[in-house]
Amino acid sequence: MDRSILHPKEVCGLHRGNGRYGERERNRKRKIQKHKFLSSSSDSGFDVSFESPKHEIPPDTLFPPSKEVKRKKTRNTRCKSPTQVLRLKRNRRIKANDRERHRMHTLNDALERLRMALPTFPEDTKLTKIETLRFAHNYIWALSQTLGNADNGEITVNVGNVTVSITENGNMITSSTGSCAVAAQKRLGPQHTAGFPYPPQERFVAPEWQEYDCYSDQSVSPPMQYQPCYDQRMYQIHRPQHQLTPPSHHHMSHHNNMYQCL
DNA sequence: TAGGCCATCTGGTCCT
DNA sequence: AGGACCAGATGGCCTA
Repeated sequence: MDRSILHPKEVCGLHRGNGRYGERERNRKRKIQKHKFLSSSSDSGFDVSFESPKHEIPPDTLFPPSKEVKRKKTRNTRCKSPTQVLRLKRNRRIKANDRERHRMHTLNDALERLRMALPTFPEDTKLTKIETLRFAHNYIWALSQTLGNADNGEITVNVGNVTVSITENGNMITSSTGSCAVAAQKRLGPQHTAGFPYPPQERFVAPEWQEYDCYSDQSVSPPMQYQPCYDQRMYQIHRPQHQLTPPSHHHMSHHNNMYQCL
């Protein structure tokens, strides 16, 4: 079976078939076939049409070498038939796809663990990838700020409705809505009340409040100022500019599903 | 129906 | 030669 024309979900056994799929998929396959004919690649084993002897064009005709005309052959490679070359390319592509899929799953697993470590509102929908990363960054920043100002061995961090207290006697997470602690405990298991996987970080000066568009200007991002993510659920770290330590109680302007972080 | 989010494929680049 | 990583493209699903 030619994998190249399989839908990704089919390849992975994840395809949830429905009525609409058939027609769109047929169109997609037609597109792919067309694309294969028009494009070439160095590594893909799927550009069969272009590579057939009928269409073969000497590479130097299209892309004449700019610097080195003749390259020394450093390796004695065995001659391969076109069929063997195609098979080799296809196998490499399949392997590369598998690796990439596995890599993305690994990344997603890591992201999921991060998501679980963050305090969230149980009634909320799952944080998206970008939200998770942004929120984690803000959360870590908040922790680092708070740790720098810890008095009496007690640390309190407010993240929206959620208040996290770290004391010598243990950690506690509470919520003004009352259900968050339960949810956090469910997620993290009975031995935890809150997860703090990150070591205290070096303290740095809090930047002034500024708006940050997490999509349009990512170049501004690190070295890690807090980054409000402008989504329907918005996480903000809100503080007076002269005050570097978080206030001891919430600044709650809680409207339109917006969180204020500290 | 448009837009957001996501999984996957793909080709390029760098490294071992 | 092959693996890791990355970014762009593509198409499916879901929701407002």
